[in-house]
Amino acid sequence: MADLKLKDLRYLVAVADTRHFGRAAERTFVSQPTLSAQLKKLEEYLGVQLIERAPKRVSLTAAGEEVVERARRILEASDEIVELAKGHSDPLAGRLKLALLPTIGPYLLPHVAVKLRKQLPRLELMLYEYQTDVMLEKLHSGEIDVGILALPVSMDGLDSCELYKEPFMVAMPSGHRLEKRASIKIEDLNDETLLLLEDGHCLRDQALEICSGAGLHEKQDFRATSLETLRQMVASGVGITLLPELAGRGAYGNARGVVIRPFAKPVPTRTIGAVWRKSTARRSVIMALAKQISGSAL
Amino acid sequence: MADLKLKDLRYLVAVADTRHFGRAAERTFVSQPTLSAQLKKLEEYLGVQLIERAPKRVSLTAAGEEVVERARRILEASDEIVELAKGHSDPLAGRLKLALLPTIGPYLLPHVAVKLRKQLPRLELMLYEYQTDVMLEKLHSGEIDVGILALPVSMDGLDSCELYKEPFMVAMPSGHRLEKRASIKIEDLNDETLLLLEDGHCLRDQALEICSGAGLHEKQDFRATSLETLRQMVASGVGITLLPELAGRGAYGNARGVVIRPFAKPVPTRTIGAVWRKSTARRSVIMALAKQISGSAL
DNA sequence: TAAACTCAATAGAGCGCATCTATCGAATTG
DNA sequence: CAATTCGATAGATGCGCTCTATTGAGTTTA
Repeated sequence: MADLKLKDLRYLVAVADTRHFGRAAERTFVSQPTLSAQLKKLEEYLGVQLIERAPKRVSLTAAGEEVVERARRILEASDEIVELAKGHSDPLAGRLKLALLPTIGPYLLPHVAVKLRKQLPRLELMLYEYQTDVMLEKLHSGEIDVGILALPVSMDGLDSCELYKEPFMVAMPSGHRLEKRASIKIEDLNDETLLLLEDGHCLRDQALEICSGAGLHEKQDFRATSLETLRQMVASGVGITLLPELAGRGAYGNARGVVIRPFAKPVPTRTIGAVWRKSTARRSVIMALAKQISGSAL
Repeated sequence: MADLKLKDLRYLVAVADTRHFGRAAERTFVSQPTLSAQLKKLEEYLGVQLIERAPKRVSLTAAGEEVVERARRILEASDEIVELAKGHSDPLAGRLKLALLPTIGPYLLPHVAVKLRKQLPRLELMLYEYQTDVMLEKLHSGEIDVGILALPVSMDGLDSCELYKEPFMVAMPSGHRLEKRASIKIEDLNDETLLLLEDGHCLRDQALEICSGAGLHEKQDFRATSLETLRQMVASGVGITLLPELAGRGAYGNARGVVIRPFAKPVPTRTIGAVWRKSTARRSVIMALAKQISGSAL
């Protein structure tokens, strides 16, 4: 035996409203025989007569009234679904959960916020900060939709694209011996004290990689928890550090007590990219977002 | 393009619950390809991706979550409809609106109540009292389901059946000249003063009809509003009246000051019957009710 | 590294059933 | 009595849901 059909409920409600099979059929865009037959089947399926068919007088039985009441609720909710889907059908709209590295977020966002709001006005970004491994985990689990971090990353089921290449710069206390240099070679850093972030930050690994071979020594018993504390430590003369270019700009870079200098060629850089699940349903908005960021970052 | 189908919503909810196409298909008693194809069509119809299909990992998009939420409500209500219909599907159960003539109701019901409760235990009777013309109107409009009154009646769209024939009896003050008679002929009532109900009561017309030809005169400026006031008037010696047999029995008939006597043959009677809309959905319970009444009344 | 396994998507066939047009039949109206 | 209204019935048609069989991508095991 067939089961309940939304269409049949529509027919029933139409009859309840019009008290007339012909007009109900018209309202539901089917022929009158179709509507009659379907309603008969509905009654048969439910095992109850819903409509009293008298000549020149159509009315509902008690059972019919109660069924119609539910049917209205159902049809309302089903229309809601369609409406709701319409709202979601703009691929460039809706809420997107975006995570950034702590060494990127505060410095990248001010650069792209205005352009993003203009180019993707219906996009509502939910922002998070995670270190690489946590971010990849949350990406995979669906907790976030996009991650922005340093490439390369390798994780099954994830796709990525490059956004921009970010040069590293040297941050030193003002008055430092290298302050006069326009650009700095790795070798110039020989014997300097290097300040770094705590474990887990990829920036720490990147800096160590760059400095490997040069004769730097990392400051013992110190691991900064953020670029900001790192900058303050540099300003206080404890040592030097490497900063990604975006973090060395603007208010951060012009802070008193710290001097920022570029590297001489070959400039060490890191590659920043966007990562998302291969299976994501938001590929189009993610690509649009990536395009805006790569066009605005540097 | 097709429209929303309940079955598809079932598929979607099953996937939301199991996060697995195969098990969802099992739960909804279709093959996995069927479920896959239908869900794809649902997404196509709504214009939104609802499910994220990753290898070894099925999850819902934000749109999917919202749709599922509504879908659950819809399916719940649709199950409610089926349940509700099941409750209504016992043709001998439910609420039946029954109207009786004022000259029948108080006297008939005590006779049949016990038997009715026993034979039709799931029947809930809503009782009303109306005079014939009002009753027919309310029957026609659907305000009541069955009427019990004196036949014949003629109204379009109504059906009727005979329940029982009710003899009339003579009610006279105790000490009346006819009190000694075991039975009474119409002609015996010559010169008596006849007390009757007010206009609108069919009993009034029936009594007048019976007495036409005999030399009775109706008490001027008096029209009783109920059989009860009529009986009290008889007891106070103002005149005599005709009572239907049921009203002459029991507590009513044995009341002090009133003597009830049967007619001699040919005994005048009225025919009591049940009336209902031809189009009623409750024919079976009405017939059952009629059967019980006609078996218990006299 | 190949083989077995998992799981959703695709292909193609079958047919149930919703839908149509045409017509009937009952009831009402002029 | 003819005309009209209105729901039910009859029979034909075709869409689309459903199935089985298979593919193919990805994962796990030997």
